[in-house]
Amino acid sequence: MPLDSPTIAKDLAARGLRLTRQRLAVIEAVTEARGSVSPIQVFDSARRRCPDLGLTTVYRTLEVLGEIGAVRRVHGPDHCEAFAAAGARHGHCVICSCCGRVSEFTECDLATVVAAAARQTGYRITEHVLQLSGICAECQAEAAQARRGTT
Amino acid sequence: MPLDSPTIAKDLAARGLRLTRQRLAVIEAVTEARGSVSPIQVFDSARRRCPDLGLTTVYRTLEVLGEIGAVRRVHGPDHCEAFAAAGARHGHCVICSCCGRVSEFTECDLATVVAAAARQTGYRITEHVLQLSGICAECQAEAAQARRGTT
DNA sequence: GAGCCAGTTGAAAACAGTTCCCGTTTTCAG
DNA sequence: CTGAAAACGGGAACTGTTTTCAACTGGCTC
Repeated sequence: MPLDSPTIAKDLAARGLRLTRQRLAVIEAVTEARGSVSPIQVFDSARRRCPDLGLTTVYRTLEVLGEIGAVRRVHGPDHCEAFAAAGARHGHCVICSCCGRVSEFTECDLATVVAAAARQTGYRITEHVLQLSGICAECQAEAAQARRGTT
Repeated sequence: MPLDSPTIAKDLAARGLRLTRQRLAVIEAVTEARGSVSPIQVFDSARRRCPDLGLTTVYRTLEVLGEIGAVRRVHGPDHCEAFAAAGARHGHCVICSCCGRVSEFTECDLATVVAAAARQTGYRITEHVLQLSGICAECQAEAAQARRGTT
């Protein structure tokens, strides 16, 4: 997990950027959310830690963090501009459509799929967005419990 | 390709909806674009055919068409709200980052990937968004030609 | 054909999220 | 300490989207 301050500070410094109080607050807000969050949610959460934080800064910071790979953009069928803490460098993630939690998985065997697509379409494929959504283990358990309760 | 009027008219009728002049204009605009288009682009294009078309209607129509599967939402790393004509019922598509063209591919062997993700994360995966982007054959050819020209 | 009704429409207003602008503040190297 | 670069916050501006509403279809029955 590259979401520890020293690593990020280093990544920022490599671009001549700084790890400020505000940026730290944004990072922590995204990290402890352990789910995907919108810029506004980040704003609200980070503000508890850093009350004079501006929304503009949140946007700027999320962009910067996205560039250095500390934070990842999360897509979904409907919502599109959410962020989550990034773990492995090139992993994908599953988002729980019930509680919003985000989990990563690394076994990215997309190579086969990508190759097949390339063969079929003639494209040279350079990027892919794979976003899975479903129900996380806990929400499944809760749902099961609820069912038992009502039955 | 379900983008012929009779099929769509039928799909609409099944929901008690009509295939109006405006909706037809939107459908044609999306179809002949042969690439992904934003609501505004659809608006501009469809308006040539139906000058009194309103932007509101474009949004409404794109949504309806999306629901009946005649049109597909196209995602990308940055742009998120684009539409393209849908071919196969559950196919995926590749979008050319150069010219915007969209091609479909059907060999969707994601099952393996999805299963692996489910195993690794414990989620019950219900949906997936897979969006590839790259350079289409023609743009590759053009690029190659341009390179030859300048060398 | 008249009348009805659900579906459809466009314009304008409202809205939400995002970006821009600008003067101020902070940080850091020298 | 000083100057330059980076970063900041607030508010205005902007963009894309949705809502609202009154008017308008087109098919239907009578």
